[in-house]
Amino acid sequence: MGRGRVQMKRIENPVHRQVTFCKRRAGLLKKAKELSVLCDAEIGVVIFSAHGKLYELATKGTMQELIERYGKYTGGPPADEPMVEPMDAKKEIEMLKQEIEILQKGLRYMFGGGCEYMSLNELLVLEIHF
Amino acid sequence: MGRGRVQMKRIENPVHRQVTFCKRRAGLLKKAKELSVLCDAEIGVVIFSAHGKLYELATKGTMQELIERYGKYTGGPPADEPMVEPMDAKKEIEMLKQEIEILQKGLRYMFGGGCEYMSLNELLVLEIHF
DNA sequence: GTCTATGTATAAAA
DNA sequence: TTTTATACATAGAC
Repeated sequence: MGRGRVQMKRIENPVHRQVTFCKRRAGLLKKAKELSVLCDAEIGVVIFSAHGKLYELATKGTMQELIERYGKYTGGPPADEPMVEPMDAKKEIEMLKQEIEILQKGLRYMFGGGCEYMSLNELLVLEIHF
Repeated sequence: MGRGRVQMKRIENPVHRQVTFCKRRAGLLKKAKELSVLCDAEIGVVIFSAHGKLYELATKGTMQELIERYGKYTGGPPADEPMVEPMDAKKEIEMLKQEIEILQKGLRYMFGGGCEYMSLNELLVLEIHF
């Protein structure tokens, strides 16, 4: 890239190093975004500069979520709490939403006043829910 | 890169997508290594393929260490997350339950056929929910 | 995988 | 910064 080959070792000149860091950091993050979009992958990049400053990128959600997914993948649950509780909460939310759908369907049916929107079976199911 | 421009959107052809994923993934990891060496930075890259397979790179130590450093940097106690998220979930559950109550009340009213169980105001509120 | 033509990234310079 | 010359990455074809 550019005029002259690059030795794969730490750039000693601090100015050159800083300039290269900025340029390549931008390039790396761009490439990561592209890969994520083109291939539908979830990617996280974390960069700590030599001076300790953080640069990060997370495609598809937050870095925290990605870290959790990473933890899940690499080995069993590193912490039971964060694994079990959100699962239960999500499940409960899902069930509640389903119930709401059923109730809404029932109401639409009642207001509409016709059976065309609801089968007898669905009506029976509805009875259970109110 | 290569013969022809690339649209920055998901590659639909699964074969092309897989090939591109392999090539660009290798490229991304190489770039990350180079940046780390040239500029003395600590870098972590996590890639979940569309199929859920994990690819990772951590320069200067393990990914776990990097994640810990990240957690330290982003905001002291990582214990914040497990506190906030369950709160949101509980809030959502509460709201969903409230909605269910409203819908159930509406259904009881409709089936009962009388206004005695529901004020006009409550009826108006109900309308919003279905 | 390997091979190329071509598009990109970027080192150096301005 | 912006420009430029080159090295590099990679899409498409085997």
